Amino acid sequence: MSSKCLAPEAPSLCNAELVAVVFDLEAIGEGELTPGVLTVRAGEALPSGSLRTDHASLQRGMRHWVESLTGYRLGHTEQLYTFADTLSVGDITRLVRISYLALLHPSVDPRNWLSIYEYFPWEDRRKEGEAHQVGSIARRMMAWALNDATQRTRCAVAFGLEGHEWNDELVLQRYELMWQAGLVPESPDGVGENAIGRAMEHDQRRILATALSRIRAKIRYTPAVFDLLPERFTLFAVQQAVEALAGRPMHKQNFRRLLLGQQLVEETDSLDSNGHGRPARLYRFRRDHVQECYLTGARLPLPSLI
Amino acid sequence: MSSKCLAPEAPSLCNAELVAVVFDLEAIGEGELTPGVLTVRAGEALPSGSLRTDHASLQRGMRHWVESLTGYRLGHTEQLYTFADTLSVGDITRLVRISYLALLHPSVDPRNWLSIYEYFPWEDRRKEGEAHQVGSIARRMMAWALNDATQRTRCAVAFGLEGHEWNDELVLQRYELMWQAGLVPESPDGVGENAIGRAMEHDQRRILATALSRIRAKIRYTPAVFDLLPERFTLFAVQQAVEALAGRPMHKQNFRRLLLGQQLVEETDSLDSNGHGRPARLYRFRRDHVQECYLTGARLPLPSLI
DNA sequence: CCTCTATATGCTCAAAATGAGCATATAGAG
DNA sequence: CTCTATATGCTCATTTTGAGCATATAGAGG
Repeated sequence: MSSKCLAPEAPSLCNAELVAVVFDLEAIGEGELTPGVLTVRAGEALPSGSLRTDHASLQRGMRHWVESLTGYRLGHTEQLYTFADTLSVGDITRLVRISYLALLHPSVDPRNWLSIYEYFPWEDRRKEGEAHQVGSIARRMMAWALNDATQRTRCAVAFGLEGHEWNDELVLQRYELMWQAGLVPESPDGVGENAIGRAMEHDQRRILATALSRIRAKIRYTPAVFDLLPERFTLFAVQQAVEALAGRPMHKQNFRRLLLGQQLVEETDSLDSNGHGRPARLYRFRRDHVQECYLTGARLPLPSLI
Repeated sequence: MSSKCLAPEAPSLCNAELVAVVFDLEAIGEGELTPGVLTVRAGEALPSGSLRTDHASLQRGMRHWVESLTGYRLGHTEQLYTFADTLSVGDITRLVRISYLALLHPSVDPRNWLSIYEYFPWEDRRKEGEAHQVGSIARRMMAWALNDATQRTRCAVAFGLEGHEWNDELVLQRYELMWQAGLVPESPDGVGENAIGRAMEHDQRRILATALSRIRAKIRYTPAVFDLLPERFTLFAVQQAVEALAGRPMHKQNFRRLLLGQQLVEETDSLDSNGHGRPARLYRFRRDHVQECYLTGARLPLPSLI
């Protein structure tokens, strides 16, 4: 009855690769923020490496590779997903990729960091006006799906067309639809010339999409944003961070009300005098108090926000 | 710069095991429902087996094992988590366990199915009165944590003590705290006599806890319950299913209002005349309509419900 | 037939949360 | 002193929750 008894064939061994998606926040120009991702090989890949016998755990192995490849030491991390490659004929071993998500406080060193919106330009909808090509992409997608009702619905849902709302968590779905439609460089029968967004090795852009989706979901019911902010920050900085991650603008007064209502932050006596208008008060994340309530895994903070 | 270049040691190979947590709903006595889990070896283990080269994907491999061990063919599945075992000295290969979650419509064949509350009796709080030992467990936990403030807070949060609310999604946290406290049979320095709940091989009870936690989260923003129900059902049956999974009672009229408001179900013309009082109308899940809106991964239905 | 009981279903109402916007406060620039 | 820019405080209509009362419709027992 044991599964071992039922497997007369020797179980095929495999090579486990650990992949890390590390996010932070980058300042780009006039108080503009964008989420940055830590890359290697000039943005072509995520930090990764094989699981070895001297790694005490999956997480440790992943940390080891990030540290030796980029020098960064990670804080809290979270497992994302495990992918298996498709096997070529004759392969003896197969590859399993186990991916992790980590957040880092802003770093002064911009080496190896790239905006995630370089990879997914269509995901940044903070400025409806310029609207990074979203309209054009949506049109190309609907044209592609013209003859298939199922695909057409999927595109409409994914890209917020035909009465559907734009859902910022559908990052992976959008990427995969575009992959199928041949709009990204990795597409199998893609039209390379019109491909959108920067490519990555293997299926790593899928991993990145999964990570973006996860962090967008996570900031809604978790105080995760604070892992990306400095020790002291203004409330508007929190808003800008959430906006940068979610890729959409939000209502300032309501954001403030919600944030203060959650008891997540406490005032300091200092002000931020760098801005143009009235100086903003600096706040501090109540890490101890919040951990007590939520870090155990409980749901809650920042409910709808968006 | 490549990660491969930085790894002079040969990457250690590993054995990937696929583990399935399959849930359904079981009737036990007077209209009582409980979530059942599909097991092998008389409830001692979850269906599992090694990933092989003839498996087209992780998911396919997992399906293969479930089918050959239990005869069940799975529908929609979802990856849960990947665990690595701790390595003993001298081991050449290590084991990586990739776990999946699946839901099945009620089956007539009760073989191999066991109530998840056999493994986690303290998680069923539908009847506050009898309260499966919850009070006693909580007391033992707080006694154990007496000298460590951090542990005491964790226990209070996990078990809903000292002003904290009971959070039904903290299944894994509760299990791990009890493991540390020596209240479960798997505990390292456990007191076997007073151990609570049925044991499982390896760390499979942790996998089961992860699965229960996931499904409890999932039914809140996803129409997942309907994968556990027959084609036609009463609204109260939906409620009982959600209650069985969440392990807590809910308000009947509000549940109904919410469910109907979501446009998730449609009336049929039949009634259910099995009950004692006024016959209840039978409904049908609007699978097509709902898939269009949500199955792409979108959030929503059944918001707070509990 | 009527009555009782059990369940389904319909409806109300106060409290809380949300979405939008107006009003005021406080800095630097001119 | 005035203008502009941003921070911060407050209001109000709408929606969503949470709780419970009231009515409807079946079978059981007289």
